[in-house]
Amino acid sequence: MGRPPCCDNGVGVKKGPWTPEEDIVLVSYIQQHGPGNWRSVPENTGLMRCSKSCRLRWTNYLRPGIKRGNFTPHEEGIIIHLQALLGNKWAAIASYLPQRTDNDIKNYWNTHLKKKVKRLQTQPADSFQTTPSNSVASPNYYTPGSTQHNLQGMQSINNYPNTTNSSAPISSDATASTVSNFVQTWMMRPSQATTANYKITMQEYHEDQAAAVICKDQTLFNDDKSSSSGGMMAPVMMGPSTATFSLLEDWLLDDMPGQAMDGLMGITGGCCADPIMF
DNA sequence: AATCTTCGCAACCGCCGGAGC
DNA sequence: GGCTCCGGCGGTTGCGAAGAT
Repeated sequence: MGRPPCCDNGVGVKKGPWTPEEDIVLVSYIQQHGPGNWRSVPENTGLMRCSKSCRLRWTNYLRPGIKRGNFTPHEEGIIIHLQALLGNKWAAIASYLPQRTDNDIKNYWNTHLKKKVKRLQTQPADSFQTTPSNSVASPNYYTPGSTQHNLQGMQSINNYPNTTNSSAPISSDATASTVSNFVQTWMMRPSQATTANYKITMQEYHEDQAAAVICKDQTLFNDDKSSSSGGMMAPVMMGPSTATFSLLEDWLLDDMPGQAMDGLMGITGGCCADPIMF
C-alpha cells in the first residue's frame, strides 16, 4: 500500500530551479498567511509546484535570517563535533546553528567536512601539527582561511571514544547534555575566536563530557518548538517584518543579491532556525 | 578555444511519524 | 484500530560553474 508521493498526482507540476517570479509569489503568500498549511499554497497561489517543493524552497532559501555560504571555522567546529556526537541528524545540528539550514549543513558536510575528517582519520595525528611554511610556527596559531584551526578541532574528535564512526553516534541523555554544554560554551565565545580560546573551549568541552553532567532541563530534541525559546539555543524570530519581505523582494529581483541579503540579515538579527516563526 | 573532469549546491525522492477522521 | 493526510527528515541526484587538460 502506501500513500503516493504528493507530487505524483499533480498534472503539470513544475520541477527544477525556482524563478524569481515564483519566489515572489511564494514569499507574498507566506507574508499574508504565514508558513504552514503547505498543501494550500499551490492551490491558492497558482504556483505549479507541489506543496513539498514550496516548503523546501521556503525553509532552505527564502526564509529570512538564512546565512549562505562561507562557513566560519567556528561553525565548522560546531558541525564537526555535533556530527560526531549525533550522526547525520542534520535538523538537530541545524537547530544549534540558527542561521544555517539543515540542507546547507548537510551539503557542507558532504562536500567539505567529511573529506577533511576522513583525511584526518587516515593520517597520523602528529602530521596535522605541522605548521605550513608560510605561517607562524606555532601549533596554536590560527590563520583565517587556513585549515589549521579545523584540523585541531577534528583532531579532538579522534580523542572521543565512540565517535570515529559517524554511523554510530552516542545516544543517551548524557549526549544531549554534553552537546548542550558544548554548544553553550562555544556560543559564548566570540565568533572571531582565536586559537587560544578555541583550545580552551575544546578543553572545557572534554571536561564537560568527562563529567557527563545530566541536564534534564536542556534536552537536545525539543519537540515543542513553540516553547523552545527559553534557552540560548532557541532562536526566536522577533515577529513579522514587512521590511524584511520588502528586502526579500528586492533581493530576489536584485542583480546583486548579496547586498540586499546583508541588509536582510541585519534586520532579522540573524536568528531563526524555526520554520514556524510568524 | 574546445573538451573533459571535478565540485558545489539547489532540488527531488522516498520514508517515517504524528494528527485527524 | 486502521486509514489517509500532511509535514519533516535524510539520502541522493542533476545541473551549472569552475578548474584542468
